[in-house]
Amino acid sequence: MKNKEVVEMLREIAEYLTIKGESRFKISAYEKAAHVIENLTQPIEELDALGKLTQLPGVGKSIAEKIHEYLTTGKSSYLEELKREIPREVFELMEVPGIGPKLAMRLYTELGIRSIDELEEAAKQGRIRKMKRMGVKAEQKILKGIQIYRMDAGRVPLFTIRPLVMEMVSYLKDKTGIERISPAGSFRRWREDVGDVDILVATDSEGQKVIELFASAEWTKEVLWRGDTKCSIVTPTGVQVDLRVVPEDSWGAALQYFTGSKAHNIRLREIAISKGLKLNEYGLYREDTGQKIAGLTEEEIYEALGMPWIPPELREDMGEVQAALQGKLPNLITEDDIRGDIHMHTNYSDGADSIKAMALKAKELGYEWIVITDHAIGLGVVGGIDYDTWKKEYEEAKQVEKEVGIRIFVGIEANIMVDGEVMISSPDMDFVIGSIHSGLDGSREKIMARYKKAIYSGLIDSIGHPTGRLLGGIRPPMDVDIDQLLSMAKDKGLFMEINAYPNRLDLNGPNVFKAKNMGIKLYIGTDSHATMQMENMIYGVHTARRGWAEKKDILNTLSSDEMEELIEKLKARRKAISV
DNA sequence: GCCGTTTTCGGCCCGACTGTTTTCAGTCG
Repeated sequence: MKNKEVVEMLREIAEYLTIKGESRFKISAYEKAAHVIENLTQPIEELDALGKLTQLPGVGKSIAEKIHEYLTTGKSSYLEELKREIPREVFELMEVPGIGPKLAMRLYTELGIRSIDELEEAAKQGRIRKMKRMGVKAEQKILKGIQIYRMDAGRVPLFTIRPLVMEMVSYLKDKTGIERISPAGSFRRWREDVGDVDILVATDSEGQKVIELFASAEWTKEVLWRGDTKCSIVTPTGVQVDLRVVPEDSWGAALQYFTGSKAHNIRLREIAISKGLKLNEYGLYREDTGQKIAGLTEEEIYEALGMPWIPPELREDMGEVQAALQGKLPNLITEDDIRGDIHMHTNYSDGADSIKAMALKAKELGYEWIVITDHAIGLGVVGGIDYDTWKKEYEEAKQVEKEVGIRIFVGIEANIMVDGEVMISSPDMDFVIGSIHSGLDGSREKIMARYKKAIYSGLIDSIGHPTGRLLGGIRPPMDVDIDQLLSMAKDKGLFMEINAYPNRLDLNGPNVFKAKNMGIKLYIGTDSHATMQMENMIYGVHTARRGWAEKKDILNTLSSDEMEELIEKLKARRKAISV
C-alpha cells in the first residue's frame, strides 16, 4: 500500500508550489487530494489499476496522472522539476515565524542567504533593510522570529503539556470568576502531539485583567507578544501558549473556529455558503442581510448548519461532517462507560505496587474488575514471571478479590520473541496479551512474520502496544503493516489494544478507526506500573474517541459477569489449541 | 488544479495584523 508515499509526494508538490507563488487554489487542490488519500482505507494502487483515481473527490485528470506516474515509475517528473527549480534551503528559512514563501525566496536570491544562521548575520549587519519593501522594523521582526524559532520546542506529546494547561485554565477561572475559559486547537481535539496551545477566554470587560494574570504567572518564562486581545508566552519547557480574549456573544463561534481542524472548518464554511450563510470566528450570519443567527455556543452553530454538535476529537475531516448531516455520528465512548482496566503490572514483575494496591485503586476509580497482566519470562531486564510464579500470583489475587470486593482476573503479558515464539501462555490464564519487546528495529517482513506466527499459534488473545512506538521522538513505531496485522487479528478473533500509557497511545486514533471499521473489538489498557498510572485511562478513552469508537467496540465497558463469560471463552479457545 | 441539478468558466473559507505603502501584499491562524 503506497498511500502514504503518494500523500507525501502531493504535499511536497504543494510546498514547492507555495514557494513558487502559484495560485493558492492550485496549492490547496494538491493539499486536498493528499488529505483525501490519507484517509483512504483502500490501497491507492488498486484504484489506479482500475482507472478509478479520478473518482476520488479532489482528484482530477492532472493529479491522477501524477499519481499514476509515481506508482509506475517510483517518482514524479513534475516534482523532480520543481526540486531543480527551487532550492531546498528556502524551506529552512520559512521555519522562522514571519517568513513566508515569498520572503524566503527573495532572501535566497537577492541576498544569497542559505541558512538561518546566515539570515541572522544579514539582519544584524543591516543588509535586510536595504531590500525593497523592507525596513528597520521588518529586520527586527526577523531577528525576533529567529529568537522564537530557536526557543520553539516543536510539537510535543500531549501529556507533557496537558497538566500545565489544565492548571492555567483553572487558575484563570479562580482568579477572575469567568466561566468561559477553555483550551482550543489540537489540544482540545486530543491530538497525540500539539504545537502551540490556544486558550480562549470570553469576556467583554475583563480582558486586560486576564491577560495580566496570564502573562505574569509562574508558568511564563517569556512574553513573546502582548496586545489587547491576545497574549503569547513561552513555558519553561519551550511550548508556546496563546491566550485569546473574545467577546462574550462570540464564545461559541470562536471556540469552534479555534478548535479546528482547519479542514473541518473549511467543510463547515462550505455548508454555510450552500445555505446562504457565512461562518467566521464571530458567528454565523445571513449572507443577504448580515443578520447574526448563531455564535454564543458551538451547539447552536452546528444546529443552524443542520447537524448535531460534533465532538472535538472527530473534527479532522474524516467524514464526520457528512455523518453529522445524515444523523449518523457515532455515539462515542466516554469515561463513564469504563468498568475495568486491562493490562497492568504489579510487583510480581516490574510494577511498583502490590495486587491489593492496584485493586484498591481500581475500586476508587469505580471499576468492577481489573485484568492483571504481569510480564512473562523471556524479557530479561524486567524479570518476567514463569508459570509457577503466575500460579502463586493467581492465588494471591483470589484472596485480594475477597478482601477488596472487586473482580480480579489474572492474565499475562507474553513476549512474542524474535522467532515469533510466545513466552508464555496457558489455558489457565485469564487473558494473554502478546507483545513485542525486542528486535523492534527488524524489517517489515521480520516483524510481520513474528506477528503471524504468534497470532496463528492460538496462544494469545490480543496484541499489546502493536507498533511499540514511544512518543516525543524517543522510539519510532516498528515497521508494522498495520492493515495486514488487523486482517490477521480479525481472522483469528483477536482483540487489539489501545495502550493508554500517555507516551504510547498505541493503537492511535487513525488505526483505531481502521480496526473499528473492520469490525475488530478493542480494549483500553493503561499498562500501569503503579497505582497512579491507572488514571491514564483518560488518554486511552480519548484516543478511542479519535478513532470513532463506541461503547460496544471496547471491552472495558463490559460488566464483570460479561467479562467473565468472555474470559471463559478465551480460555476454552486456548485449551482447544494446546491439546 | 478541481468542480458543476442555475455553471465547462469562474469561482474556490475567512479575517486580522503588519509594514511599507498611497492601495496592498505577505503572513498567520
